[in-house]
Amino acid sequence: MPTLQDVAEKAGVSTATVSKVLSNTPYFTEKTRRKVMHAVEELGYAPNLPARALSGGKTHIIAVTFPYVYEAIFTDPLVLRILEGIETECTQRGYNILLSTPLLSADGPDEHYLNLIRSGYVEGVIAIDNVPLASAFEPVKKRGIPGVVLGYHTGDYFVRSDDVSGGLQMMNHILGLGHRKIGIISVPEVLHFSIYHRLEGMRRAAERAGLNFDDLPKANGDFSVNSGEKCAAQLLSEYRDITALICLNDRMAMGAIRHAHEKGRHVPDNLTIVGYDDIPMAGSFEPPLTTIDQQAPEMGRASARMLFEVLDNKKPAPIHVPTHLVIRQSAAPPV
Amino acid sequence: MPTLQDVAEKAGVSTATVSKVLSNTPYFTEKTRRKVMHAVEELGYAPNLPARALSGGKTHIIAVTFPYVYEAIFTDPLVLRILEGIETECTQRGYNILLSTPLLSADGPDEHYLNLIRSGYVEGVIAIDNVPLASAFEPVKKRGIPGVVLGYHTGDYFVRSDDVSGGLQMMNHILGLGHRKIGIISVPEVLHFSIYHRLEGMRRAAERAGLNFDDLPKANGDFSVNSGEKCAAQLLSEYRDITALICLNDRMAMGAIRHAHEKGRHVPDNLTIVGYDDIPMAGSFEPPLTTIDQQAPEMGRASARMLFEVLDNKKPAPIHVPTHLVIRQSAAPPV
DNA sequence: AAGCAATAGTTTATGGCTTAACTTCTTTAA
DNA sequence: TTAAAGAAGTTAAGCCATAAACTATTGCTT
Repeated sequence: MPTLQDVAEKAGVSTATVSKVLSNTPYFTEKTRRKVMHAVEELGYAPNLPARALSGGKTHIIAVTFPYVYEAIFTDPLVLRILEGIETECTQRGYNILLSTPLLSADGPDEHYLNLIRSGYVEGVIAIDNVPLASAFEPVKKRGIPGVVLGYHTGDYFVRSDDVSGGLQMMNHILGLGHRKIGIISVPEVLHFSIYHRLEGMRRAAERAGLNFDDLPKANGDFSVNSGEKCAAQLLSEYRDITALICLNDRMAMGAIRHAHEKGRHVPDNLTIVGYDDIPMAGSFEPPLTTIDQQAPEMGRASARMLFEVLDNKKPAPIHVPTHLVIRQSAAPPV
Repeated sequence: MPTLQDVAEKAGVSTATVSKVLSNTPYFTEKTRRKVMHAVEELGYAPNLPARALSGGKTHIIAVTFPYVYEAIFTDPLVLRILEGIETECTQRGYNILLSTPLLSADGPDEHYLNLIRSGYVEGVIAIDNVPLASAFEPVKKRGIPGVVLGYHTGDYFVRSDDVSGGLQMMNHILGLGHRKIGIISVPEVLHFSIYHRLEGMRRAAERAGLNFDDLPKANGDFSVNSGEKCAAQLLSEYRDITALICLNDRMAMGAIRHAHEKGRHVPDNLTIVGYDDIPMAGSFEPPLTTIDQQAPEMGRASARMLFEVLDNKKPAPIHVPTHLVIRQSAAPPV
C-alpha cells in the first residue's frame, strides 16, 4: 500500500505538504496541489486511517449500537431501515459504520462492547436504546465519547419517534370513523418506553372525544403474530360489542386479523383492525393494513446528522421525528 | 485513556513485557503476568486499536459488504439474519464488524468504498455478492485483503446456499404430493445466480419424474408481492389446469395466494402455492407458507468462520449450506 | 531600500503499540 | 566447572499521518 511518504517522493515535496494539500490546510500553491494530486492518482493512494486516527484522533468510524436484549433485533425490519438512514448520512461525510450489539445484563454491557468503546476506534456513537432495563450508553458517556441516543434513554442528545402523536393520530382516525367500542392490543408498558408514549397519545385523543381511556378493553401480547391472535380472541370473546382493535404493532395486527377471519368476521366491513410500524409486508397484507409509519430511515438520518453536529462541537436540539398515518383498507366505519 | 505505558509503569515493567503478557507471547513468569493484569484492571486499560493496527497490521475489523444495487438490501430480512450469524462469530473472536454498502455501477464501486478498502482498516472482508452485474470483491482481491464471498461471485473462498438442492427439495415435495400441472413464478434468471441454480434443481427433480421442465408454464416477477399477484393471475388464466404454483420467494407466493383468494380458490385445498426463503412472516401467513429455509444465520456464521481460517493462513474448502424444506399448510395433494 | 507580514514549504516530535535484537540471568549437560 | 541453551526482560526501531515550530521566500508599506 502506498503511503504519504511515497506520494511525497513522487511529487517531490515533503510529507507535510502532501498532508496539507489533502486536508486542505492553507498555504500551498495550485502548482504543488496539482503535483500532489497527480502523484496520489498515480499511486492509488488512500490515507491510512489507523495512522490518521492515532495521530489526529479522527477515526472516521461511528458505532451504531443496538442492544441484544430480546430476539427482535435481528428480525426487526425497523432496525434495518434505521441503519439505511444512518448509512446515507455517514457515507456522504466519509464516515464508516461499525455495528455493535452489546449484550446487556444486570451488571452492565459485555466485555467485548466495553473494549470497543475503550479501543479508540469509536469517534461517535449512535445508540438505539429503547428498553428501560439497561443502557448501552453509560460506558460511552463515561469515556466522554460523543453520542446520540435513538430512543428514550437519557442522553444530552436524542432523536425519538413522536410516539405520542403516533398514538394520537391513530386513535383520532378510529374515533373519526365513528368507533367507540375500541379494544387495545398492546405489550407490557414497562418493557418499552415508546409503548407508554403511544398509549399516552391514544389516551389524549380518547379523552378529547369524551371517552375514558382506562375503560377501554386491553390485552397484552409480546409483539408476535401469535400473541396478536390470542389477544384478539380474548378481547373479542370477552367484549362482544368491540368494533375496532388497535394493535401496537403490525405483526400483532396481522395475528388479530387472522383470528377475525377464522371467526368469519370480515375486516374492515365487520371489524376494524389497525397496526403500528408499517412494516414492508403491511401494504400487501390482506386486507392492506392501516397503520402508522414511523419513518425509520428519517430517524436514522436525523440521528446521524445530530451526531455530526455534536462532533462539530455544536449543541443540537432534540428531534422528534413525526409519524405518518398510513390509511389503507383495514379500517372502516362501524356497522 | 490509560496507555500501555501507564500499565507498564504501574506494574514496574517495560511496555514490551506488558505487550507480551497481553498477547500471550511466551517468556514471562506467572508473577509478572499477575502484576501486569492487576495494573490493567486498576487502570481499566484497553488496548488502543488504531495503534495496534498501525504497528502490527491487525485491525480487528472485518468489513461486511452488501452491494447497493437494488432496493432490496435494506428491506431484505435475509440480510439481517446473515449479519446475525456473522456477528456471533466475530464477537466471539473479539472482532468488530464494519458495515459497507458499496454502490456498484458499470465503472466499479463508489469512491467511499474504495477508500475504505484502501484505508488499512479492513483486515478481512465478507462480501455478500449475489448479483452478476458487478462485484464489490474486485478491489478487495486487488489489495490482497483476505476475503470470503457469500454468494456466486468468484473468489477463492466462498459460502453458498445450496440452491440446487433447495429447488430440488421443493419440486420433489410438490411432485410427491401428486402435482403434475405446475406453474413457476420466478424472476429473470440473469439477475440472480441463485435463481438460476434453484431452477436447475427443479429441473432435475422434474426430469427425474419424467416431466419436461421447459414445458412448465412460467412467469417472471420482481420479488415483490404485487408482481407475485400479477404472475399468478397471468398463469392461472392462461393455463387453467394448473394445480400448484412454485414461487421463487415468499413475497411473490403471498401475492399469488392473495390472487387465489380473490378468485375464490382456497389454498391449499383448491390450489397449492409455495414460496422460498422462509421470511419471518411466512409461518404466520394465512395459510402458513410451505417454503424453503436457507438458514441465513448459518450462512453468516459459516462465512465468518471461513474468513477466520483464511486469516490464519489456512485454505478452507467451499461450503454449501444445506437448505431445509419447511412444510406448513399451503401445499396439499391436487383435487 | 528597509522592515515586516504573509505565504510556501520543511523538519521533527508525537501518538500507542509490536517486535526484532539485545542483555541478563538461570538451567542443564558434559 | 564451564559452556551452551533457554528463559525473562529490556531497548529501541518502526508503522503512517499530523501539526507545531521552524526556515525561506515573496510582496507590500513607508
